[in-house]
Amino acid sequence: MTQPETLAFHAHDHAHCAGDTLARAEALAAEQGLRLTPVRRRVLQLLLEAHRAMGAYEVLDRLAAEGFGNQPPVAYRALEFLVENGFAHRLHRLNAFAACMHPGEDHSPVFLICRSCDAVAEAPADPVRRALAEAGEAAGFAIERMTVEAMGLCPACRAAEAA
Amino acid sequence: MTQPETLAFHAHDHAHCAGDTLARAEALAAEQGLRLTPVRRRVLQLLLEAHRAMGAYEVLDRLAAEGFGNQPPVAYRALEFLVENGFAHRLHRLNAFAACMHPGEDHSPVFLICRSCDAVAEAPADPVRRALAEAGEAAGFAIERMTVEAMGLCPACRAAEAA
DNA sequence: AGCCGAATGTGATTTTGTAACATGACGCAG
DNA sequence: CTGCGTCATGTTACAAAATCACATTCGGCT
Repeated sequence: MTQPETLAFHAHDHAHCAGDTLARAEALAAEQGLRLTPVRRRVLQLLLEAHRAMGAYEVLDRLAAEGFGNQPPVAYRALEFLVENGFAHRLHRLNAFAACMHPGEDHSPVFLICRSCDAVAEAPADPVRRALAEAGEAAGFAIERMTVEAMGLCPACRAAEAA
Repeated sequence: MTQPETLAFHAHDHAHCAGDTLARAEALAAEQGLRLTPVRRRVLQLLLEAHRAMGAYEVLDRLAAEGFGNQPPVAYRALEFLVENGFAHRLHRLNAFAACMHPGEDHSPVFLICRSCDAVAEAPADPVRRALAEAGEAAGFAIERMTVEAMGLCPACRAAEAA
């Protein structure tokens, strides 16, 4: 796996946006009475700092190196908590997880995943959700959650490939 | 895993629609010079008959019982072939595979997956694809393939749950 | 016949994900 | 403050999903 450091595809100050998002997440957790414990906070931080999708075992390795538990459930439980409460997302195509860049907002987003550099971006989901809801209704199907993941080329890799 | 036998959510003659689709697939394969070998044909048939999503190992068990190889690659290779050539789809949320009901037509469809009975339906994808393409363009992202899977309740389970 | 590439078979291994159970921390009713 | 319930964590073991590497076989072709 390569190591791009982009999630939104534009250049920006990662340290800042990561810290910022973590702060928002903490506020949100406090507000909702959710316990953002050390493991959980650290996992969220890892995802935010990496600024890309990470596999559960990659997260686990980092945790273990820092003195947390070193068995799979440690990572999976923290990740599950983050996903369930909207602080992170699961990317099924990659078997991986990424921090949510808009905690508390726009859930069940659309993901754009670069096949060349593994960068992941969250895109506005409303139009897609509406189209999908319509398709569901036509079939009498009650949609509860949706997974939308698009594979392709991010702007940078697109330029690189054209060269 | 329960055993619903619905894929489109409406009652219909499974044997007929399965046979029909298999015939179309065979014609299509011949036309494109693809080799629909015994294992591959049998896997497609299994998926069509089951009329729901099946895991790779479930497929493998059936194959083994019928005298084909009994090691994972046997199933995975056949499934990969079917998916790559549009005869089947992979459902990432379920780590499972389902026969394509419209081979040769409308690829990269939208899936409606019932969380209660595991039934899977392919829904019209064009509106969703359009919405998604727009979101991609706005980010400068070139979409190549999309995965759209909606979890929810199919009409039957919806009715059952209301009771 | 002899060759070639594609498809299959097989064994082993890696990667990903869970089940089950023990321990420790914290709040709170008595 | 003590004992109880609950939640989070840790750990062992295991199950499920997927891939690697290599041998073999099958068709078509010359």
